[in-house]
Amino acid sequence: MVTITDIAKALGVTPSTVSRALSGSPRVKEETRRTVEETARSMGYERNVMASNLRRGRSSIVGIIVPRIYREFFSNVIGGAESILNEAGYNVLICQTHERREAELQALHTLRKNQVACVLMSHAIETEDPAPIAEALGDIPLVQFDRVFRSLPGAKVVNDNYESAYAATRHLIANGYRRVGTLAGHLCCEAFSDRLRGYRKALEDSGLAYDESLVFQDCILRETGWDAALQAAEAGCDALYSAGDFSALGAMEALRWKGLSLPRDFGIVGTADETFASLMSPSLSSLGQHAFEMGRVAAKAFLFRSQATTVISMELHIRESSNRNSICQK
Amino acid sequence: MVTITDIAKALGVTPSTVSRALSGSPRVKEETRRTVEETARSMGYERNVMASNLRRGRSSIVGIIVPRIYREFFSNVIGGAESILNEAGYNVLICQTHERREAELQALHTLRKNQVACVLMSHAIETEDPAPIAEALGDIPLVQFDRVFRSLPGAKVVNDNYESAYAATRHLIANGYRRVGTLAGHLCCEAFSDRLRGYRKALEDSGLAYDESLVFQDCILRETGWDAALQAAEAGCDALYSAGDFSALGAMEALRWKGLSLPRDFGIVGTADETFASLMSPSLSSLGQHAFEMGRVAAKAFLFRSQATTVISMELHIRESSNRNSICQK
DNA sequence: TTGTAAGCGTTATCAA
DNA sequence: TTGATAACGCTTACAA
Repeated sequence: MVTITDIAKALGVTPSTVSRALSGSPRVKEETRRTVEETARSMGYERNVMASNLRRGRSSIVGIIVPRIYREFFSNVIGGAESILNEAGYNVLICQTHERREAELQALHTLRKNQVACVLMSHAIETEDPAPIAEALGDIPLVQFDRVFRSLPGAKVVNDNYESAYAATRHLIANGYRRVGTLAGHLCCEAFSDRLRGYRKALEDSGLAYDESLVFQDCILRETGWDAALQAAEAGCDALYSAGDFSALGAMEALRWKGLSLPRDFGIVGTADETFASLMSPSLSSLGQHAFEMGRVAAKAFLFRSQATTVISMELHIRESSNRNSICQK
Repeated sequence: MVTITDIAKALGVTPSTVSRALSGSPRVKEETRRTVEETARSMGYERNVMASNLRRGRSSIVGIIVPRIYREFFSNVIGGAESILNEAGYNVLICQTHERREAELQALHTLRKNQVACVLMSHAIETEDPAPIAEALGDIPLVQFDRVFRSLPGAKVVNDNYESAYAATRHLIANGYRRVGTLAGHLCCEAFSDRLRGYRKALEDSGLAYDESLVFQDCILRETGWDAALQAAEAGCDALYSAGDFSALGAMEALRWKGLSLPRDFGIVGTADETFASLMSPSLSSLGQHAFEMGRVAAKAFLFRSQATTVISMELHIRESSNRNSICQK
């Protein structure tokens, strides 16, 4: 392995000069810089990042913590962040928490030990108290996305959960559904509680009663979606806004099993627009998140040391599961 | 930050002793080790991995290179590998190549610079020549999975592509389909060429002719699946074994668009068993890969310094898209 | 603009 | 079984 000392010897200068030249310090003659860079290239020099990190106390790795990488939303966020960060000379270290607080702290710990330049994170559902996160981070900058804690400092990138849930619910009502329930996620997450608020506001603005017995909390899985849908149907629901696609999927399966037909007897809108949403039959209406863009924004927030909160709009994809108007026309 | 020097001072020994005690060297008195470990804990010591890596010339990070993390197969492999590696004290650095050779070399480079302990990798489709991979790796151990180059040294974990493609094709034939084509992947990948061989053998063993015009190469995307299916139908095909689920999906859509009904007029079996396969209507028969297990095996191959090739069986999930026999009974 | 020198925290080698 | 010492390769005050 060729080191800066080798280059220095070859050029009759000192390692400090080479170091400065290679790391873009202004305190080097332009000519020297050129010579050094050329020699470095011709000798096949590569900076030893371990040594560099040790000395600087910081690496050029950015850690990304997500609940699960196989959720399309999260893998797309990662892709977006990567596209910006690689460009800027950073590498990305991905950790998944599987929604577990323990694993989340472990991941933060690992990243801290690797002295990452920044952590981009969407916290686990299990995590209710943000304090240990702040503590584990020390002075490492944090950018939160999707699931954020307001009380933690640093940039945040979120969806317009309130507005989009409002729009989705209004869409159901506009299609003639009159008793609209909701499969709400874990309300300790602001992303989910905001969706519930939007849902509620839509009911109120439409002159419909908000009925707590039609709100199914902690419901984001296929299994819990199935159960909730059956209860909802019992309770006289004729539509559901679901804060996730997997619970919407479970709900659709349960309703079909019960012999109900969508969108005729029942309407559903999900959230996340997973690939399967458009492929199912009937296809599932869903709120699409601009995941890739969210990743890009989060990465840029770090690069520009922003502390701002950015809101990204979701997009309502109207498909068969909720579109009774177009069915009637057929 | 507390260092081994601090601990050494506190105990009246030298840093060397502390280092040995903490890294499990046998050349330390049992009693000393205990004292050191206790003091380290009570002082809140954490090993500086940068310094340690610099000195040892090796980190405790394992790099994983995959074409795309959002493919369920790959994210599950990553999950499996993680589960083993975290247990063993390694962290995982994930890179995606987006099937591009350039990005793949870049990733190898990054991992090499971070002096990873090992690289687990499934190569990009674009990559035909394994030589640059070997060169970029230097002396870092390599474990290949799914898409492997035989000519590279090191452990390999693969699916039983030949046998499973054979079984899938036989299944179609057993359901009465008589002109079975195939959506083959990129044949420079052994995983895909093995599937083609299995498909071919199944035809021959069934007394059916192997017809090159029914073999659609480089077909793994939804778009190319659509085109190929239309050509196949023109050519008189009544069934397709597809080496991927996305191309199978495209094919199903094209056939439906053409007015053909599955499984009555046409049979399809895909490969990968993506979530959407079971959700579509008609549901898509597919070869499921034991992705999580594959990741576990790959990780263990590294931990145990194995050089072996492990074959993991795929599993044929028979669903509506190919199951004409059960339909007839209805 | 360049050189000098002192580490960053750890580990390996050798000697005691 | 432990200690002394050097080194891993790089960065950065400070001095020249």
